[in-house]
Amino acid sequence: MLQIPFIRENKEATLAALRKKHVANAEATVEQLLNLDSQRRDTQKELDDTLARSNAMAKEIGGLMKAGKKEEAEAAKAETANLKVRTKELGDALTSLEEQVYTLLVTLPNLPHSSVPEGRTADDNEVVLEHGDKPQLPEGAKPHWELIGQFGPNGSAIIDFELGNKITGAGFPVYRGKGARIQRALINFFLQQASEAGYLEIQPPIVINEASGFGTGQLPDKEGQMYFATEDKLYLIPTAEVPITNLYRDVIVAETDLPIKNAGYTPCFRREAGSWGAHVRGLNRLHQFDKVEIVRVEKPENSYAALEEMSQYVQGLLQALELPYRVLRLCGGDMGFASALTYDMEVWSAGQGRWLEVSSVSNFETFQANRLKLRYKEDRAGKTQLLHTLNGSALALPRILAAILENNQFITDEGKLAIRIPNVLVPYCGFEILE
RNA sequence: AGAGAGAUGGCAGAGUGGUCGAUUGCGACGGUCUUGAAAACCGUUGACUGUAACAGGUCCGGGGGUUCGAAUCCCUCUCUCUCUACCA
Repeated sequence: MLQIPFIRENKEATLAALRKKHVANAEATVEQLLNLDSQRRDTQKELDDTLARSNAMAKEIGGLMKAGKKEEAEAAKAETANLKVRTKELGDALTSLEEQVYTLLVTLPNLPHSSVPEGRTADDNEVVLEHGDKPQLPEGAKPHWELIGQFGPNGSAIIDFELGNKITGAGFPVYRGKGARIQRALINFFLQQASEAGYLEIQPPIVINEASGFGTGQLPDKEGQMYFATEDKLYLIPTAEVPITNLYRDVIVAETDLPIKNAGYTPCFRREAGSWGAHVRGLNRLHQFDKVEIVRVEKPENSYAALEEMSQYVQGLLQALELPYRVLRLCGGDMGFASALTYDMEVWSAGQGRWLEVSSVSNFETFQANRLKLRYKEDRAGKTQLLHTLNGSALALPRILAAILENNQFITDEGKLAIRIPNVLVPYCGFEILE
């Protein structure tokens, strides 16, 4: 959530930034917002003055009662009637204005960083770098959904969509045998790397309440993308970002505790309403998937250095997994609602001949912190101020798995299709070849 | 799930209608003393809003109500604890 005082003092810059994000009616919204805010402040002032008079009267009456001057006290009481009426009116008006301001304010996305490229769609994203050579696949190479069906016991599937279909529904695959073990290996590898890089491992709840959904920006607005348990009014998390970042909701962090670096593995649940279609076969898009997430809380002056460090960290994981990847700097139109700057990491999926997004690393600056009331006090006497929050996938499993399966397929001496497991995973999963 | 108790500042813990934004203790910070430290003593120590700075306003789990006045009384919701039941 943007801060009204900032908009008030930087109106033109705000408008320019909103245009970069292709916000419709930015001018009208900001104009209306500032107008309402001005009314809000006037009303607040008048209400405060009225309350001040009421408080003074109450004290006076208290004094009179104590002194036994009953007549005078009763007279004073009569005078407070007007103040009460006025207080009610002003209070109602204030509530209404606050609601209107809030309703508009939550529609505004975060302002993009100056380095964010102009552009409207994914085609306008800037390719920052490309790393690694795309593998030359043998004759008859397959996409992962054709590979997963043959490496289980007795030719069964290591990732079984039919079975998931039976017990839950589309987009909830069952991982079996070596499929499950590769998953576990990836999770362990990612968590181990995160620990070694100084991230504190967290196991958060995977259902969250409404306040948490609001804190990181999923609510209001995106409730349609989350699974919701109506009986208890709890949401299944779409990413570990939500519970982990919300650990710091309503917190004033001691300066000595900064920066905060957390990492957590969780399953993630996404309804993906309306986003099924081409390119979503196999593991490309699921309703439930596993992900290790890294979350950081940083002082404002350090947050962009932290973002670069996170980008480097994620790239290190991809290099360790021997996957060709590229890094994109998302353009204004393709960025998420809450982000000021986002890098997407995409791996090359040799079986499909396309790039797959496996990580998104973002700096939210104060956008989430403002909602979360996540602050710190600069030295002892200083004023409390909002911190910056950042997060990134490190990494999302299904597409990583898809790329590993596709990129490492080869023909054995016996003429059979097999898949080589990346060396770094072998200690974790206990086998080198899927065949 | 049933019965009961409770939710107050970083923590502990007072406060049951009026100078209470809140006694006190601990912790933390500053000072005196000391070569230094400890101890002792003195002082400081919530957040939000607002102002040029004062002033003013709001906040005692959330919401609503009674009252001239609510941490205190009433309603409601949420959560926590204890006992009982159940359970991985």
